[in-house]
Parts: sequence; structure tokens; C-alpha cells
Amino acid sequence: MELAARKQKILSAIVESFIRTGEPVGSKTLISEAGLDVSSATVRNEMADLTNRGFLVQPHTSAGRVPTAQAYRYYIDNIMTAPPLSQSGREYIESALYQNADSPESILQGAAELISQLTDLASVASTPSGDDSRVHRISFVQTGSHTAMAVVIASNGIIKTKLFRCEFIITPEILEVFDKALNEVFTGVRLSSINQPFIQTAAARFGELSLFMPGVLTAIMEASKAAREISVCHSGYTRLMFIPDIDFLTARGVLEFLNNEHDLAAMLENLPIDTSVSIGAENSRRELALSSVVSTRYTIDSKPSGVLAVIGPLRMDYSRAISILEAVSETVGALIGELTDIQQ
Amino acid sequence: MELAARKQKILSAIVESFIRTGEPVGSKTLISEAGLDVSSATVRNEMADLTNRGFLVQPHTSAGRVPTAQAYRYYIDNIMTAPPLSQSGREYIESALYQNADSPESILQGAAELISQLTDLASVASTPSGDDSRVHRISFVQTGSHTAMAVVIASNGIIKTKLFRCEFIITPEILEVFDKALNEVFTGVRLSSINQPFIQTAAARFGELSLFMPGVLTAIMEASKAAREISVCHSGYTRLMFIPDIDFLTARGVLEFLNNEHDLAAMLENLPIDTSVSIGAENSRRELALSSVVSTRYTIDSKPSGVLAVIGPLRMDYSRAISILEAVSETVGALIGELTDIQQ
DNA sequence: TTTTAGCACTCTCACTGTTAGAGTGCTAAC
DNA sequence: GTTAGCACTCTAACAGTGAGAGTGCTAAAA
Repeated sequence: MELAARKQKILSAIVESFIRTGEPVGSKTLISEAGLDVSSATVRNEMADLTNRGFLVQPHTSAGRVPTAQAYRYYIDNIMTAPPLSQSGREYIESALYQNADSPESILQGAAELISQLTDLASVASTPSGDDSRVHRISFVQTGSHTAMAVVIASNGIIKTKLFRCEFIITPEILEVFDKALNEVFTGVRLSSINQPFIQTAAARFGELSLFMPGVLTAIMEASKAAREISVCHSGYTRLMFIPDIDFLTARGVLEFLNNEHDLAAMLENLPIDTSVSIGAENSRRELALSSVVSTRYTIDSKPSGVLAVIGPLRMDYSRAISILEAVSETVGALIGELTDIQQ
Repeated sequence: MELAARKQKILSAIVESFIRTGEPVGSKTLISEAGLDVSSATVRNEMADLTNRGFLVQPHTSAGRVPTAQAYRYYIDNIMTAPPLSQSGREYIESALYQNADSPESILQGAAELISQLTDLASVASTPSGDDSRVHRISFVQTGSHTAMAVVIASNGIIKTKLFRCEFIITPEILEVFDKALNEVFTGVRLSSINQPFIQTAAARFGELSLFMPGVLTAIMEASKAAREISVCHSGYTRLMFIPDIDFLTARGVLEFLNNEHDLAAMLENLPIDTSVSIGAENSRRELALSSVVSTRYTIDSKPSGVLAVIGPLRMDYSRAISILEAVSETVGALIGELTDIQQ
């Protein structure tokens, strides 16, 4: 649905004013702010029409208008632009993220913190899915007389460790046998296929050696599972409680949802590849019916991977959020990509 | 200050009724509930006295009485008992904690979740301080052509890993040289003494070999620091928002404080060794002026170590909280102790 | 046909009363 | 020392009032 130029200009002015002030916008305020060359009565007629068409609502008869989710949608799709960040902004982001560019997890944790700090909203960042990654190598480190650590290095750069325990006394020689035998079986195998049946088949191959292996095989399975699973970094959850638009019950619902990593990961998983904005009821989760989620996926070697997102009120600065997310996304993708390239 | 028997009985009944219902307690309600064999007028006289002495307040003239922090303090010190949990309760806790008794961190994370679930409050659990732990061993795992992982195993059972990068191509032989040379220097050294000067002195010892070492030495230093630092596991923060006594601003302040791991760790560090209750303004943090913290330290080999605590409203079931914390504490201490013994 | 001025209308917000109910403190009698 | 009785106080909930803001509608102007 396209709007006439003047209607669009009025809608735009209302949305921008409301995003800035949070106050319902009246016809008089509007002409003084938007520089329209018509009278307030004309604006009122237009506003009445926009209200009929579902772009605006009045909290009550004698209040100004407030944009609906539909208005934000129209504004974002047809009016708003999100210009790339300035050079200095990008440089700031790069240097901030470069601080702890050790592992994908630490990069993403840093990204979540940075995004939250820059937008003053809650932010989340999910690790790349490891579903089509493979085992690059498995190593072992002795940690005690009966305990050792399995280190699963995945081809996507994720490294997961898991401790295990043996009934017998562990020696460097035993770990070397494990290393040789298990890398023969596991190297190059897709993480997603390392499950209980796979482990059992593998154990069978080792003959009597497998009697020594239940602990280590379980550890490998669990580390592989952890390497495959998406984990979600986050930052700034409490910032949501400082946003005047968000009332207590809404904040509580959103925070409860965000703290449930399982549901959150599932939602992030279903977000589209491109930068996208989900406004209010457009969100798949009922808890977010009064919030907006702006998200984008970072790409590693031009393959869409994990999600970066901010969660905030409907009345947020979408343009700024998108610009920041896209800038951070670019750097995150590059940093993780580098990490993976080097490790291969 | 000791109270006469009847006064104490009345105070006790008021505290218990208020903890249960959250409603100010009036004189009539009280006699019907507490089974007192006196008239409401007598109770009123006693209540007036308790009010003068600072144990009770009235929200307003025509409301019942509400216990003050002083009343909770008196109740906890002189009246309340916290009987040990039943056998089945203890067994439930043991089996729940045994699930992921891999590492101190995973045990403590499990403990925090369990405590939060059982008390319906926010809970935190801090790892043992590593200040007087030593390096048990350092190991290396190759993760890429130019990257490897340093594994610092501390004598307190904490294991920390840190990735590092080298300009040259890493080979198993190089890692072996690192392993030999670095364990000679670091094994048995107190974690707390591994700092920048120590690293520099160490580097000097290696002569020209040290040119290859900046990355690995920094990694060891950071992993040692991480092993030494107290980290705080937590669970159930959003439960605080479901407690009717806690209003929005209070909850926001508490959550903000709890999310600041640095300040939180500092507060936990200063808690006493025994089970203790800090009521309202007794807390060292202003953010907790309207909340209570019940805490205890678990002991490893009969040495007081990290803290387990719950955070909730003044009106909480202190007896239950203490019983649960003490039961969990016992199991946590035993499990971490076992872990450490085995690894040595 | 579109725009505008004017005006009656509606609704909120902040106050002000009013009333029922709960709980108290005080007093005088037990 | 304890109790019955009673006047008193305070809140919560509801209704009423007036100022202020913003609207929709109508009729005239462009």
C-alpha cells in the first residue's frame, strides 16, 4: 500500500517525533515540527485518514496520535534509510572487537556487549551453527591420575573441551593410544552425526580396547554436541528495565524469555538471513508482542552464519540499530573468518 | 535485648504470619491465628510496646503491623530454627548435583540452579578463590597451524584454557619444547604470583628461546589469572521480578547489581564463613537495602571456600533458605573436594 | 475539489469530597 | 495485669469538578 506524498510526509514526521519524544503527536505540534505548509485542520484530515487505515491510534479522544506497528513497518520499508556508519564509527567497532578475538565465543560476547553499549538496548549474539562442521582433530590433556580432558577442534573454529574420568590410572601412553585410535575414527566426521549409535559403532571397531573407552567416548560425544549447538551470548538485559516505554510486566516477560537460552536460540535460528526488523506481533514469540527485534546475520566466507540482534521497545531508533548491527556484523564475520582460516 | 515470653510469642506470630501472607497483621487476626489466650486489647498493648521498641511499624494508622528488619533479626537469632533437611531432601540434592560433577564450575552452576529452583529466589554461587593455589601442570594442544591452546591445571581443581597465536608455524615438537621448558618454570608456582614481572623474569631465563614465547607466556598469564579469579555462577534472577514484595525500582537495582559480576564477587568475598543472613540495610550494598541475602560457605577439605547464597525480599522463608543452602553446601563441598583429590 | 477557520465536543488529569471498613489507643471497670 | 467498649484515624474506592489538549465537523474560501 503506497501513500500519497503528503500523507507519507505526515506519517514520517509522526513516527520520528514519537520515536524521539514518546509523546502522542497532535496536529499543531506536527506542523511546527515538520515544516508543513498547511493548516492544522488539513493535517487533522490526513491524520483521521491515516487512523482509519490503521497507521495511527489515539490513546484517547483528546490525545494526539501514536504510530501503530503498521506505521513502523511502513516507515521502515518505505521511508527510513540506515546509512552505513561513519569511518570513525567503524574503526571504533573494529578496535573494540579486536580486543579478545581469541575464539568465536569471545568475539561474539564482545560483539553483544558492544552492540548493547552502542544502542542502549538488550542484545544477543549467537554462535555459528556447527551442523555442517566436521571434526578437525581431537586432542587429550591429562588433568589428574584418573581424569583427562578431551579437546574437540571443529572445522568451524569452535573448540570444546570436556573432562572425563577413567577407572584405571591414566598415563601419557594411554592418551597417545586414545589420540591415535580416536582421531582415525573421528577426524573429518560431521559433528551432527556423532551421536549414541555412532559412538557404539565406533566402540565396536576398537575390540577389547573399547573396554577402556566409555568415558572418553562419552566426553567426545558431549564435546561434539556442544561444538555443534548454537550458544547465545548476551548483554545489557537490564537496560530493558530502564526504558520508559516498557512496563514491568512486559519487561518481566521479555527477560524471562531471554533467560531461557533454549527458546531464544530457537527463535534466533528462524530469523532470516538479511537484516530484518520484527515489530511487535510480527515476532514469533508472544513475549515479544510489545517489543521489536532488529537482527542480522554475519557471514563467514560469504556464508550466512549466526545472528546479531537487539531487543527493544517498538519506539526505538531503528535506523541507528540497523547501522550499528550491520557494521558490527561485518567485523564479526571477518574476525571469525580469519580465525577459522588460520586454524585449518 | 531479650523479650518477655509473651511478647516474643506475639512477635514470632506476627513475623510468621507476615512471611506467609504479606499482609499487615492486626490484633484480631493474630489471636485467631496464634492461639493466644488473651484478648485483642492485651495484644494491642503488647504490639504498641513492640512498635515503640522498633520491632514493628504501621504502614498507616488503621493498618496492622509489619515487622521491621530488627524484628526479622530478633526472630532469626532468638526464635527461628532451621532444621536439617529430611533424608529424602538431601538425597534429591545429592543426585541432582551429581549430574554434572565434572568441574568446580559446572558443580557450582548446578548448585545455583538447584538452590534457585528449590527456594524460588535468585541464587549465586562463587568458585573457590585460587589465591593460594599453585600450578599443577601446564599442557598444550595444537588447534591450528599458527594457534594453540594453553591448559593451566591448578591445584584447586580449576582448569583454564587460553588460545594463543604464533607468527611461526607450530609443530608438535615446538609444543613439546614449550611443555618442558614452561612446566619447569611454572609447576608449583602460586597462581597469585604469576604476573607481568614474573613473566618477564621467566622469559629472560629462556634466552633466545623467549623470542618464540610472547604469545604463550601471555596466554599462561591470562589463564592463571582466570584460574585464580573468583567467578560467580547464578540462576533465577528473573524470579525476583515475580515476588510481589519487590517493586520495579528495587528489582531493577538488584538485578543491575547482580549483573555486575565484579561488584557481586567483591560482596560475596566479604561474606562471613558461617551461614549468615543480611537483612535490608545490614547488606553492604545500597542496592540490597530492601532485600535479604542468606549465605553460607562450602568447605573443601574442611577449609571454607566459595559462597552459596540466595537473594530475596525481607519477607522470605529464612528457615527454608538456610536449610537448603546448608544441605547443598555440604554436597558441593564434598563433590569439589573429591574432584580435587582425584586430580592431584 | 481542496483547504481552512471556527466551534462544540470529548476525554484525561489532578483535585476534592464522601463513605465504608479496618484497626487502633484510651479509659474505666474487672 | 487484663479486658470490654468506644471514639478516633486512616485508607481505598468511587464520584464529581474544572482546566487543558486535541479532535471532528461544518460552512465558507480558494
